Amino acid sequence: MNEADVITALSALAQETRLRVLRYLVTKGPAGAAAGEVAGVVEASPSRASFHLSTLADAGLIVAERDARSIIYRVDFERMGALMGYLVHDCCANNATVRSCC
Amino acid sequence: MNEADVITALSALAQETRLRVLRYLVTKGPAGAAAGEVAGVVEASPSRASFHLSTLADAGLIVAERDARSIIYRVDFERMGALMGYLVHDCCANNATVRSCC
DNA sequence: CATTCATTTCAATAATCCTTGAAATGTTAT
DNA sequence: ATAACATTTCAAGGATTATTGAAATGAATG
Repeated sequence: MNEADVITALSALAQETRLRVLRYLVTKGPAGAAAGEVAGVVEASPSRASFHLSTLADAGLIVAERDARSIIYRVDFERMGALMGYLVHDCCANNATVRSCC
Repeated sequence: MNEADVITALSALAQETRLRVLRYLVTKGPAGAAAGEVAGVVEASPSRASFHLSTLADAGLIVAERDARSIIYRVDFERMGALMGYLVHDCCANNATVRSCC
């Protein structure tokens, strides 16, 4: 994960609707949730939800898979971990205070 | 640290110049660095550096203190840790894969 | 106290991002 | 085939963010 990837991932997370989408998908674990379900939970129109889901997917934080008529999104926890790893190790140089928080 | 604070902090980090500023200030530890020094390192004009330093300071990730003619900025590692804590614990619900990365 | 130095503030422009609603795509069922 | 469903794509507009250079602030020095 290089600097550009990190900035893309942080930009993806730095938005209210998307942060809520991610939090909801985290609760759904590996099973994930369909776009329409996510849209309902975060109270966004289909196109708005799709826009934000695509942004998160482009950042690699979530992954899409078609299942019949629905498209299921689930969190890529490895990627999320890689982002945390960059922030703690590279960006914060393993600072003890930062590390103690996670 | 509430959701709004987290989004402000993530927005602050999600920008190339600011991420570099933060990384540089991390290397300087508690001593910090003057605005002009930071500007030189990240190759930004004084006003541009000031803009980005203010954005990081508004987000609480760095702290400013005047020292004679200079203004010294240093990382608030507690705050940085609080952000990581939110992402790992609240946002990712302590997911093991995510935790293992930091 | 006038000057220089370090930095910020301001206004204008450019660039990027978000929302909206309509149209298009792909899928299942009748 | 046709209709209904789930979702995406697209174009337009509005909102936010970044950059620039000039002017203003605050502090030290001759």
